[in-house]
Amino acid sequence: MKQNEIKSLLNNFNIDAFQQDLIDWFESGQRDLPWRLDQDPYKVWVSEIMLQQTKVDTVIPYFNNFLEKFPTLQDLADAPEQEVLKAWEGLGYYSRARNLQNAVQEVVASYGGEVPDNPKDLGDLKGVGPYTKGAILSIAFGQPEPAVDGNVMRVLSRVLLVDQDIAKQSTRKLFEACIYDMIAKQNPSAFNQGLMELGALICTPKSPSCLLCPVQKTCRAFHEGVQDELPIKGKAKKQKTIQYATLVIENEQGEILIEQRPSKGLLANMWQFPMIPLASVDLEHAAAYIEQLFGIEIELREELLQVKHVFSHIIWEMKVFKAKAVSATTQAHERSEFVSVKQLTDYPFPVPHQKIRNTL
DNA sequence: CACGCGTGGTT
DNA sequence: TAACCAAGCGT
Repeated sequence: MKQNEIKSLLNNFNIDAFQQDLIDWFESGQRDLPWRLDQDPYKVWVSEIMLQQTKVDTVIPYFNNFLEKFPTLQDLADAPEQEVLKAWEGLGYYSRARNLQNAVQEVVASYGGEVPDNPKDLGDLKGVGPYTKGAILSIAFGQPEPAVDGNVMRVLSRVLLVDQDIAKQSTRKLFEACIYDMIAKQNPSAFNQGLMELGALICTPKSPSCLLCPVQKTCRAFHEGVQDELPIKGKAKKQKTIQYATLVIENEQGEILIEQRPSKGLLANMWQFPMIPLASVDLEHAAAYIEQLFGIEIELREELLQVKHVFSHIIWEMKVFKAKAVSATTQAHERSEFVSVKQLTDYPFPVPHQKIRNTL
């Protein structure tokens, strides 16, 4: 059934011309990016993880800093998790960092520190999914494996005139099957990167630059004039808003109370100022709850600021208050600490709490 | 398969 | 401004 589908999609499609035009364009015009200086599998790996759902311009400084701090796979494997999260601070999707470190530790333990060059072992590593696996195999090891990301699905939806929903996993698999037939066996790296580069620079989601496109003559959507109608993608749900009371609690030494978030879920293992939802309680009850949770007595002071932060799936609205800890500072909570304002920058904070930290 | 998981830029 | 989008993955 699916074989038929692929066959008909590629029927009358000039694969040779497409390969040639794409690769020529990529090799003559590709951007100079720090992870393109060599094909070191470790560097390719780090870059691919950082680039997941993240723009090139955002990644560049993080990549450079990360490789300076952890120059080799072994360095990353040996590092304290807090240092890895600190290097990831502000980049988002923090489980990427924890999964990456878990995976390089596995590479050290099971593969002598050499990144596996086969689909099975590579794909079994934490955080290495179908896309990243194919990207590493093709870019670092020159293997003709598909690396289907959002760019590739957009480009192929147009070039091959596919109207299936790209949010569905079955559509990604369809494109992977197509790539096995389309990929340039003599240069899989340039082919895969060329598809992504094309999606990033020319075949953009809105107002694609078809007049500048190197594969214009083989693009079915362009010939039909429907490039603006593709790809098909389902709509995202609207975020729900959650309101929080957040406390900047200072003790008599001028230190501030911070806590580490749980090891699973949103912003896992990141640090923050204590906060609780204001859904069903008022501010006084919130303060009392925090006193009980941390085993301290506090006096509520003035409101410092309000912070609104939009995540991909929820919205936080935080009212931030100053508070003084008036009792002994023996905290009942093992994932919390009083630290000096200067030391706060040593801890990895998510952006909404960075906004608070920056005012102290 | 659907959803949770960050952040910043663009339209 | 609200919606959309970006070199996805784990569950």
